[in-house]
Amino acid sequence: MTSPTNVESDLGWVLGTVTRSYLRIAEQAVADLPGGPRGYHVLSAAARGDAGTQLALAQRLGVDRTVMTYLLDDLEKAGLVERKPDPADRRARRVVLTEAGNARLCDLERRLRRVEEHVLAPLDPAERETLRALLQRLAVAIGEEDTDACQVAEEILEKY
Amino acid sequence: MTSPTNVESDLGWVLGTVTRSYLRIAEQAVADLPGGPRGYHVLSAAARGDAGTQLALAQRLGVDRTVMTYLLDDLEKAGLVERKPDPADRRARRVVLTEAGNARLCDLERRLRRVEEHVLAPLDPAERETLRALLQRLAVAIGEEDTDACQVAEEILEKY
DNA sequence: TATTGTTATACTCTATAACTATA
DNA sequence: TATAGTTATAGAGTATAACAATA
Repeated sequence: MTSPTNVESDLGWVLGTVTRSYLRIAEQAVADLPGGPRGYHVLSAAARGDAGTQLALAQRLGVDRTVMTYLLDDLEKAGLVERKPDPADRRARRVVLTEAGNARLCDLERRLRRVEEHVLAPLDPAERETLRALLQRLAVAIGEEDTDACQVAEEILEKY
Repeated sequence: MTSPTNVESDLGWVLGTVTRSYLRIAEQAVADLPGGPRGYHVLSAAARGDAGTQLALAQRLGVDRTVMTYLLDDLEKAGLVERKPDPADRRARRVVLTEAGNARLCDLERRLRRVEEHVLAPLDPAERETLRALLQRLAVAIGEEDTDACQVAEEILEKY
């Protein structure tokens, strides 16, 4: 027996477990929203004004532009966003929140905050802050990275 | 402007970002393995001997038993696992690692450890340990939870 | 000629249903 | 009758390709 690594010390496992736990409940918080979690991210980006064009938004969320078309169709039908012509480029559309969309977003944020609290409940307040801070630093550092996953992988991994 | 929450303080966002970053590279580490990340988990469970029957394994990984059939077909073709008849129940099959499967698993674990190191690189050693410990406690606590996501969600979320 | 957005089509992944063999 | 596993089929989600409008 080659004594493989204990799963519980596997970063992939703990990250996956915690993330899945969060997502499983969070998905219910956004279940009745068109597009689910993705719809939430669209509302969020639109509210911050940095949504820009549909294409920019699609790239931000890491989905194909055709998927963005369907997603926005649904959000628009629900009266949460509108497609406004881009004054600078008549090919492009800018995505903006409606008043209803803004109200919905605020409500979703409240609900997601409760999900966070539930997931972090096993930790005491100081630990929660520590965890948040560390994850935040990692996430920000990752965001600044030149994210060519293929190249990174090649550097890191030797061939079998 | 209703000043929506800053994304960077959103647990969903930081968890998602860090997890995706890990997965994007980790997926390449297991890219040539049948089933990818899932295949790795099968090898891992089989090595620890608690794989049990195909059905038990499928439930562990949260996939349908039919998916497990296809997955094991591929892993078996690659010579990494074998389906042995369960002596106690002739309907069931037990999943065991071949020698090649064990060697492959050890190699994968080495590579995944390097991915972890890369993801955690922005933190100093003490911080890494702290983060690991906190995530681990959360993951274990979650594992012990009665995981009826629907019920939890109802308790946590008010209606819109 | 290249790009934004839309539509139609094809593909991939997963689940459902029907079947065999055991219990 | 119920369960483990397999197979065939249908469904959801996604991407690819072709198109219209504009740059």
